[in-house]
Amino acid sequence: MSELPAKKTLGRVVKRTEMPDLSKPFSSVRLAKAITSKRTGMKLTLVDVSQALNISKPTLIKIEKGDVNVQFFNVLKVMEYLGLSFSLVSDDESHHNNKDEVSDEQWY
Amino acid sequence: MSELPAKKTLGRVVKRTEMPDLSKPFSSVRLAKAITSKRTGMKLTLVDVSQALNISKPTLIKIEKGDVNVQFFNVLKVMEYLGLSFSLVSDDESHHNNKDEVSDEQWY
DNA sequence: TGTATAAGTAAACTATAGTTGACCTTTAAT
DNA sequence: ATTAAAGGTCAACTATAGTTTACTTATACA
Repeated sequence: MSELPAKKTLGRVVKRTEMPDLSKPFSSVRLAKAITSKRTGMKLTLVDVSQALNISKPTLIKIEKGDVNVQFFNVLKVMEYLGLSFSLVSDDESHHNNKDEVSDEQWY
Repeated sequence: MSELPAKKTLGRVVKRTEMPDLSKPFSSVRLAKAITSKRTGMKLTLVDVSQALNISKPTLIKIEKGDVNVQFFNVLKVMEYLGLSFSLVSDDESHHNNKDEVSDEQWY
């Protein structure tokens, strides 16, 4: 019997994207970029992740675009799967220094 | 003209709740408790907040119970309003120490 | 202990997030 | 230049989050 042609699909083509600066203030877009970076770093396609988590590709894409009109549950599922998590920060509004260290960029 | 009877409703009755330990791992319930703590600390009622943000009281209650079947957008709105924010953590799976410092509690 | 206000629940309805399947575009390897 | 797989969009449909209104339960206090 002849050899099966070696599956060429073994070497996946998933382009890595850069991890954003996680020390910067939270925004949904920064979260989205972190998710994409994690996913591509793990050489997983959108379909890989959506199948693993039972969410649709369009929904995953919404999340990876920073769209906040998605279920919180789905965001958490994706983050957990890719090894991302939140920590909680209480803006204690102590030390109101006027130095522009805190940017007022939009978070959504 | 006689004095109007001083509105007795000036002293609001909003019971403060304790702020959870924000250094512990993220969970939606911990987030929920932080939200409630922030709100009550600011002497705001559920109706105050839901009106200010144009979300319904039942939805706010879902959020304050840690229900993750809510829109990400609504969670972010509430957090912003109360002065809570996320920071992003990438579980780099370096230093896999086997000491039970990392609890495996559920996060939803 | 009655009263006022906050918290919480429930049901019927509305709005919208999510899915499916098809399709187009992009990219990288041969 | 073709091809194969990934990324991304769209439209029709389904599932479900969110709203409204009303009601119940708790809590403080006069």
